Amino acid sequence: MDSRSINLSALLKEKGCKLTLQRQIILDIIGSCQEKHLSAEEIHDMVKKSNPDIGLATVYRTMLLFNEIGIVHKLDLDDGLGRYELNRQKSSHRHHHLICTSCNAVIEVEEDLLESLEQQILNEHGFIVKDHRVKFYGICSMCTTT
Amino acid sequence: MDSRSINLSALLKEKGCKLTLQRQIILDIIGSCQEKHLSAEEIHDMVKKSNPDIGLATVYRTMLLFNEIGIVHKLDLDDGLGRYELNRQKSSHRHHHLICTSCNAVIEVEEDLLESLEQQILNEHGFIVKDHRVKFYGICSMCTTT
DNA sequence: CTATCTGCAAATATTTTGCAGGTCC
DNA sequence: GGACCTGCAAAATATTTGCAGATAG
Repeated sequence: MDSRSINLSALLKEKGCKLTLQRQIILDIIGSCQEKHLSAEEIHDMVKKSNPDIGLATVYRTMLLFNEIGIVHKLDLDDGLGRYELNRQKSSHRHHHLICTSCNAVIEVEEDLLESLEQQILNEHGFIVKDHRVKFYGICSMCTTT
Repeated sequence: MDSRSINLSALLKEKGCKLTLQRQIILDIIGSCQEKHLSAEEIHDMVKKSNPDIGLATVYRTMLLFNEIGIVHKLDLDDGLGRYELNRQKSSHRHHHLICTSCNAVIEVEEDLLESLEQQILNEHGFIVKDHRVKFYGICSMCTTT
């Protein structure tokens, strides 16, 4: 799931947006830090290492755009920051987040079982589910075994 | 599910906290606005109507405390504000949120089906789930029929 | 009495915006 | 060439904190 496998150029063109160096660099950074749930500031820190004159505002604007065109997902991990993760292409590769309330680890698990719930919501409420976010809070295996 | 059915005094004493007029007033307001997912500022606005000299900072501090002792749940409804809802006592009365991406309505649905997923997470990851948050995004019935 | 709480104002923290200059196509 | 984009700084927003006085128990 290399970030380069995403056709950034085409997606941007569709939106009337331009392919800029900054956008490519930011996408590469996010692609190389998967499973990391970076905040805008963290992305900016990483980007600055190779390209010191990319501004934080550009990172924010880029993440807004990437979220819109579906390249990333914005997450809320309850620490007061917006966090982002690459949107894995295949719908079969969605996942939930397990948040350990003891050590604050965030663990990803393959998605499962939501289809029947979504069907039920459609039947009972006429609500057509397009997407979802699921967070589980609890104690991770590291914290229970020590 | 009256807010007065919550034994605020006892819960506070347990934590070494005092039962103040402000805390009672704020709890009453939240109790009378269930299903509303109020933000701190909205709570403050309502509280001010009857008690103009309660400060916003007190509302923030109170919500932090109420969240800690389990009287409320903090929610993230993707509008950049912290929002709060009364924590219904019975675990059988938990619910998920349906967020309509067309009209921004937030609909509550009775909880269902998560137990087997949580059991599976325990089996496969050794992660003991204590709580969860589930949001579904989609189109509500009002928006599909018009 | 005294630890806790409150209101106010100031401080922080995060994200957004205006603008002048630069870049993509 | 012109629309779009960027960096910077300033603004806007949301939340937290310090402190002096007030209050619950």
